[in-house]
Amino acid sequence: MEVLMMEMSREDEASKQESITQTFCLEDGCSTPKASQNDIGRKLLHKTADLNSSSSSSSHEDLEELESAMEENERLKTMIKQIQENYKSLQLRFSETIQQGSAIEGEEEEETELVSLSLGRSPTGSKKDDQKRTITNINGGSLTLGFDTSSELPKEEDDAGETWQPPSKVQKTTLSGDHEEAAAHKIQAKRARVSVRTRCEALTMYDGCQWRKYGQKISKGNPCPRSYYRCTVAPGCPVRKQVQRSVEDMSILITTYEGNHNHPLPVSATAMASTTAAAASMLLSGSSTSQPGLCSATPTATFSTELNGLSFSSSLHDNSRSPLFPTITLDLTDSPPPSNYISSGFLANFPATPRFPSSNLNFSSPLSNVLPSVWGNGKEPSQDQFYQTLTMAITSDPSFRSLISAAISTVDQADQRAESFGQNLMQAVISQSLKDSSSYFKGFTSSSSPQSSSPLSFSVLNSASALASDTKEQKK
DNA sequence: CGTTTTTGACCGGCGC
DNA sequence: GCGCCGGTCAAAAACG
Repeated sequence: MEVLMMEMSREDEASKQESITQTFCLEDGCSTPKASQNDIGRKLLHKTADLNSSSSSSSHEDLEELESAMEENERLKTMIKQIQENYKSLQLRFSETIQQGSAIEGEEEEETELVSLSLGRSPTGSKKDDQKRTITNINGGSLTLGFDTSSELPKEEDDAGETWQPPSKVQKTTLSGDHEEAAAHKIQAKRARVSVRTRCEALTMYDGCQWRKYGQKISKGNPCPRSYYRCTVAPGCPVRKQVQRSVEDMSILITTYEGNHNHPLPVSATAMASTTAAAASMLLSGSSTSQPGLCSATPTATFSTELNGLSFSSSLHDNSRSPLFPTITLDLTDSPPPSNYISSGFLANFPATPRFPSSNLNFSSPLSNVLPSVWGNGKEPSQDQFYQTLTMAITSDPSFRSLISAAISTVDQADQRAESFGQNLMQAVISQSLKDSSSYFKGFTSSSSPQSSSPLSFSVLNSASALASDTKEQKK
């Protein structure tokens, strides 16, 4: 050991940097901790051989360098240890998520853990918890699907106001006493909205769910009509979505999800549902920790970085799209919103309200830089291609995962659930992608196939549906 | 013929 | 109280 340390002290700065770089690679998950440790060991042994072949005279300088090198080595070992622990805990959490679907240890704990990827909560009882487990089992132990498996069918609605109700009914519900705040939180939970901005030429973005259109409206400030859909996977599912093109960029489709699924979702719907559920969970956790009325004081937090040509930025601001319900926006377009994004166009019709915060997660990317060989035809990549890119970036580039996690935790360091969202978001995408990474690329290159059975059907079918939708649209 | 979409009417909240 | 607006309903039309 001493010899090794002595050799380390003789290493030039570049070599040190290299060692450190290798160690940091652990954090990114580039290799297993053990493997990297072996790498470092091999390197040191190699250097030792060099040392033995050269005549060296020990001096005080050497001793000082030796001491500093030992300190550095200790630091590195500590870091390795920490990274190993983090790696293990993350792995554990991931497997728990897969196997259990949900961890129910009370309302607050559930929200914090985010294991169930469930948006809503089951405030009152084990009965609903049981139901949640049942639904999870139906899913074969996979991720709990949808926003909230604890939601009940409308038949079972009671006056507790736990299930989704139209805004009018919600607001008519009389609340009193200490239950008021809790009930308000429940309502918020049910009514949280997740808005997804994507580039999509089709009428709607494919998300794996079955939807039935029940209305269309021209909203003020946007010439493009807003379409209203409700989930038809199961009768009585309260989930709605609104689809509208962005007024500032007609190629951008804004899909807003609202409510909680009360049924298992098809596999192809898990990616979007899990992602939106995770996003909404983060939003709800944020709103639940903030006193209504104080949200306006929440400072805008932003984070942005770039990796492998894929720029990532996230921000939290105190504007809300809806005057009544909290909304989180996932921006999956390939162009960042304009600098005056908040005060113009997209959000201008929804003046800032102190009641709920609105969050914006922006996955912006100059896609041509990411995979130029794939869409090097000069065409604008479609939104489904971007999903694939985002998925691939997250799954294939561990440092990007760390980046997202760090970015999201930066958004609200005071609230660890924000970090949970980051992990949740990653897990949702990763779990979907890891099922068959090979088919990912298969689907990527043959996305025009209308009947794909790839496990990564979220990405693959996305293209297929867009194509089908386009065809249908052209017919009319 | 069952399902889905379209579209005008209706309803409730909110601001003035 | 009135009008505006977002959201929903439901009958008719369209579709497969």
